[in-house]
Amino acid sequence: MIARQPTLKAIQLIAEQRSTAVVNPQPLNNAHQLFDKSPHRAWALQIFRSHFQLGRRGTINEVTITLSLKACNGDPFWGSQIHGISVTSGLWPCITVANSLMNLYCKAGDFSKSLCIFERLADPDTVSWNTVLSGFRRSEDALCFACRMNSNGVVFDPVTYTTALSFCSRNEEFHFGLQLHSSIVKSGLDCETFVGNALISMYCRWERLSEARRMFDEMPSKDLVSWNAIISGYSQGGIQGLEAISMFIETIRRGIDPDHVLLTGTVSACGHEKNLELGRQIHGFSLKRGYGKHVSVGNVLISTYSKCDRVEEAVLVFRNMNERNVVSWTTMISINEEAAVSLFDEMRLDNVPPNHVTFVGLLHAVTVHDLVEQGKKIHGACLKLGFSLEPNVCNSLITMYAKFKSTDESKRAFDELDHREIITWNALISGYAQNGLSQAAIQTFLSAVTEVKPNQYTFGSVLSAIGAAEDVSLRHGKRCHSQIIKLGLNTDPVVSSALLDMYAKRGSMFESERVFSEAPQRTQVSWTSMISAYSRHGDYQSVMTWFNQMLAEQVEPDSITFLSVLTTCGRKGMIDTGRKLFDSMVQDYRIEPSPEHYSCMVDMLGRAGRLEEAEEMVNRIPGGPGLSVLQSLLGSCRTYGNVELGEKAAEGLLEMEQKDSGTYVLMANLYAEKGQWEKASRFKRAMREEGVLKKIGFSWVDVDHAADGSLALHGFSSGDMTHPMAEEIHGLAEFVGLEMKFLREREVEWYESGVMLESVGCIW
DNA sequence: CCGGAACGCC
Repeated sequence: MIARQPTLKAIQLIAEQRSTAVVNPQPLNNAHQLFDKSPHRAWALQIFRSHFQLGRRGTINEVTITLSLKACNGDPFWGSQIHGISVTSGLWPCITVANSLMNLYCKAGDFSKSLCIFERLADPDTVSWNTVLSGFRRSEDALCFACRMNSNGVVFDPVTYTTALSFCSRNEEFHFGLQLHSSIVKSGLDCETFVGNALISMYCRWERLSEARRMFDEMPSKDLVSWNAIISGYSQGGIQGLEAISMFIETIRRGIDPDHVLLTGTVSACGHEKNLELGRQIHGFSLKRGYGKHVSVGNVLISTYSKCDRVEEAVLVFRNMNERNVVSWTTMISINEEAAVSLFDEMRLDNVPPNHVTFVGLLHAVTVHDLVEQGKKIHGACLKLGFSLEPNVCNSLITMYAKFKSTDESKRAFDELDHREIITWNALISGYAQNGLSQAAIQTFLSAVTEVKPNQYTFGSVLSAIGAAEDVSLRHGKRCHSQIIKLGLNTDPVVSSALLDMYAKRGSMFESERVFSEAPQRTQVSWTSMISAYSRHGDYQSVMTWFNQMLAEQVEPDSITFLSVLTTCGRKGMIDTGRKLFDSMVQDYRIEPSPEHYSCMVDMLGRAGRLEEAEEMVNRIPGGPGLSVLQSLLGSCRTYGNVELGEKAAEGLLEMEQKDSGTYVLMANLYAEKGQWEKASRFKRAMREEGVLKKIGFSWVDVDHAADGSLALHGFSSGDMTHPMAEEIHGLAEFVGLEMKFLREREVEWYESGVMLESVGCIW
């Protein structure tokens, strides 16, 4: 029996042997070997079963058992049956049988049984140790076991090394990994292709690609796996996609026959590079080589087409696949937010069980589309299927509930986890920050840093919370700043722009400018942060100076940059400049004006009394004007006494869902000023009848009582003198106002008034 | 025993 793949003839031969009363187990073992690694493995098991049903117990030996266990391929049902047979036939203490049993239970996910068998072995060989080593789930446990092997005097073989290395690469066990590398070199095993491949893969996972490349270049004998390892290493980060592609071209040049893994890695690199043309070519190449219908090649083609904004083509690939696995469905769910929920239903009809990644994609989709009810249902399904404690799923749940403004639910999901990585903390901190719960965000941040090392995302969120909160001491911001420098995160463009934004929002323009000038790169975002800060402060001069400098440095402004500049123009009455910039934004920069831009323009034109132009601008708004636009227009009509246009605006406002008392008040005043008393009183009456209450504006201040560390919330509204310290507060406010005026008069820079405000906070 | 595909935090 030399045939590598079972042919019909071979199978007939086996059948003949099955019918003869054989004493020697050799033919049976040969049959097993024939099916080993073939897609028809289950046949081997069938043969074994029927053999057994014929009651030929005596005709098996340890090889038969070992081969049959292999044929089980991790099936726990048949595995345990054969386990029983190995015990009754007295073959189980044989080391190869025991090793195969351990291997089977590892594959079946029943590691404790493997361990149990191992501990009962009198004399385990290296294979036994290696088998157990490979079965651990947590890297820490595996590496601990490797230490035990070492102290028991087990000599590491190539399998031990490759297994241990794979644990190091999964969990960034740098110390252990490097130690293994050096002892591999000492024992001369670095020439083994398998070991070299594992080393390459480890360095790739650690994103130490130059080290991986050095290993690859120095390898005495490379195989296809070596090429695959280095190519997928380059494609994974998404940064070195071009290198991956050029390595792929090299394999073709050398006449290496690519397999599905090589194609998967290369197509994925095309996706990261958004290189649609090359992706298409390799798609064609895969079809020619017969990998067109391979599931993992198909999966990566779906994601590549989607990354290149060709969702239709992605769908086409998906619909043409012969076999769709959980990754295929999950990819479709992740790239197709609108259809995510229906795809999920379809997936279940296709009998593909979802995994935790599926839920991450689904939760993300419902989060983006604000599907609160669907989100809760999916959360329920997560709980039922036991994915809710999966860290990534939990992160998505936290983010989802934060988006739904249920930060309590976010916190509950967070509390469920007992081991939290920085990402989980980040999700909660950012959830609080986005819901305006700055205090909670900062408190969570302070707890986080006692347990894990913060990263750039952590600071991005906490700095935005500090920037947005008026009731949080800037001390927190400065402490973050020093931590950022200590951790070396100040070179991160996102962190540095969050920092300057935080200082800018809190009025410390001096600090902002310093962060800006020290930033590693000046991005669109950092320029825009500076400009919008100056805009908030009404510093027209600085807005225009910075804006012009931004343009001079060839940094393209975005819609937010324009919004800040236009707002400033409006406030300062620079109507012509504003109009010119608005037109330039649309024509030169191809930025579609948002409702905010229109609102800003209507406001600008209205304030200047150019009401016809304002009206014309209102009519340009796609989908009609929103609340704020009409309110602003109505306000201008009231100022300039334009009843006709005012009525139009009021009409639009009264048709809206949310009734605002401002509309009634403005219209009543407008009519009153024109002497149209009847109409005026009609509006006032309507306001009372429709129960629209005039909302009172409150300012809230959290006062930090330094002595006992407690916080108390104080509220203020216009004309209200009920606060026990009202006199003192008004006195101080007046004092602060005078001091500000004084400082302004002396042309002191804005940043110093920021410092001054902080010192007032201390006196308080 | 080594290589591949989908996802989470600014």
